Amino acid sequence: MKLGVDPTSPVPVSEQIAEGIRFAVASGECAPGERLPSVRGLAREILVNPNTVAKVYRDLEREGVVRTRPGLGVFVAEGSAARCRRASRDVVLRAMRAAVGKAVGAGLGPAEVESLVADCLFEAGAAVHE
Amino acid sequence: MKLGVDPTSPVPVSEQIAEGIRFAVASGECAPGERLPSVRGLAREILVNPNTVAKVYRDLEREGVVRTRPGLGVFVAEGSAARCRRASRDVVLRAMRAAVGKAVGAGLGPAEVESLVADCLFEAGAAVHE
Amino acid sequence: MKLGVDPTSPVPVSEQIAEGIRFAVASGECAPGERLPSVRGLAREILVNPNTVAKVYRDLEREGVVRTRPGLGVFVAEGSAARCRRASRDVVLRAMRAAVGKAVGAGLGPAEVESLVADCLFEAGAAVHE
Amino acid sequence: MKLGVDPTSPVPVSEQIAEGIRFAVASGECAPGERLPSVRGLAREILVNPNTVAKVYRDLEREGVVRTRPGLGVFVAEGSAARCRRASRDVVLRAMRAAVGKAVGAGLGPAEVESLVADCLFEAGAAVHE
DNA sequence: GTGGTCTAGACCACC
DNA sequence: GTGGTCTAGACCACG
Repeated sequence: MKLGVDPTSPVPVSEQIAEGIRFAVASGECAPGERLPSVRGLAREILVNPNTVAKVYRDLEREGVVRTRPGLGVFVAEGSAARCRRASRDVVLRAMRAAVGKAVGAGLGPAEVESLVADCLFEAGAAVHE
Repeated sequence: MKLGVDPTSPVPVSEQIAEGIRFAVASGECAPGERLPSVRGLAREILVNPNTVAKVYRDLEREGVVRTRPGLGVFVAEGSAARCRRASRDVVLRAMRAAVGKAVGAGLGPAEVESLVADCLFEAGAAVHE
Repeated sequence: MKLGVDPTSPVPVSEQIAEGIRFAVASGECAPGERLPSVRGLAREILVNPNTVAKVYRDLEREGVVRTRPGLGVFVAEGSAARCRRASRDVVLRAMRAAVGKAVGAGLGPAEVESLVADCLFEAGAAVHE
Repeated sequence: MKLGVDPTSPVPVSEQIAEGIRFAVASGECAPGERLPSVRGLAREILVNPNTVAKVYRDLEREGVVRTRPGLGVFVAEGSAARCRRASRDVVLRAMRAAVGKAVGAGLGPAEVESLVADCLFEAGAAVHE
């Protein structure tokens, strides 16, 4: 699981991490029942305070995405894939609506927006294929 | 000038307002020399605390986008259009990169992303033409 | 609102505080719409870290007991009284079941249990009437 | 010996087990000199990690309730009944005080508390006589 | 080793 | 002044 965290973003680090995990569950990269990284391990990996990761897991537990077994670790909850797919779809839709809204607000025409999207797709694709 | 503010967004309300004003200047909707709404008037209009609007004008003044003439009001600064166009372009690019990144992260293929963008363009266009 | 917190108890301090607030709402001592003590104020009052109080309010918000308005304070949510009454009833029932269970497990007969309860009622009543 | 363990309770599992054993000694159900279940046997019986049971026996040994004879097993210590009776009485008193305190805090009057106790006694009695 | 809770103190955004 | 987030580091209970 590759979680990119931007500490300068206005969206809280914990929410970025949570979103990354929801996406991973939604895409099937993390299957239900599978064990997630430990609080301390993930914190060390992404250079974040363990408390922050603990908060993420606590939030995701309340959301039903994750099941934590004290002493054993944190696991993807059964039946959470659908919920994560829904959540992820909403997040993507919301982000895209905002981005396109800004673009037309900035005076870009439909063709320009589509060309911009193509550029971004290329970047993202390049990143994926690297 | 149409400023949509979402108080639940993680991006600060003051930043949302500032961005809206920069966009309006960038698009020419607010021309240099033009008078902007008063602190209290704008605050009442978009249902925000006057202190927040005051902070926005203060920030934009330091940025050179706006010039406040005590007793007269706040005006779009001469020569600020280019700066705002640049800033807006960056904001749009950043938002689009984030949105497309999320979309491919959620497993959408290029064609699906483009279709999603088309939907969003339609929505935004409809909103614009209403 | 009188919140007695026992830091030596195995039940987490934050849960003790939350329970005290639920009780206060259930009993009508804190009416819906009413403002609760501020995070820092309550923390100072009951000699607890502000983060702990913040956690309590965050949990109660998710539970629907409380509505927090950033910059303004924390308020009792509309329609939370019934939920709190239910929760409080459950807590009392659970505690009493456990206590009576322990008592009979320790070999006390029904009459002895009732006498013990009478003593405790007297203590609690004395505390209330002081 | 009937040890009900609730893993979700905030009181530590090891303490729940220790308390159960103290109660059994206090009531005479386990007489001094009598052999207690083995660490692994008890662990299997109540579905708990053997380390936890081992910790319980270690704690009770330091407390003088139990005497472990390497290779032979764990035995109820001579002269421990009185100490356990005292400890159990304290635990019961504390639990009852807490329960009654919560009940009056929740707004129950003395008569309602007594009626609640009667209900609990009935439940507990039924459980005992089954 | 695991997670859970708490303390302490910093910074930010908003009223 | 308000709450929100994050860091840092302590202690506890459990596997």
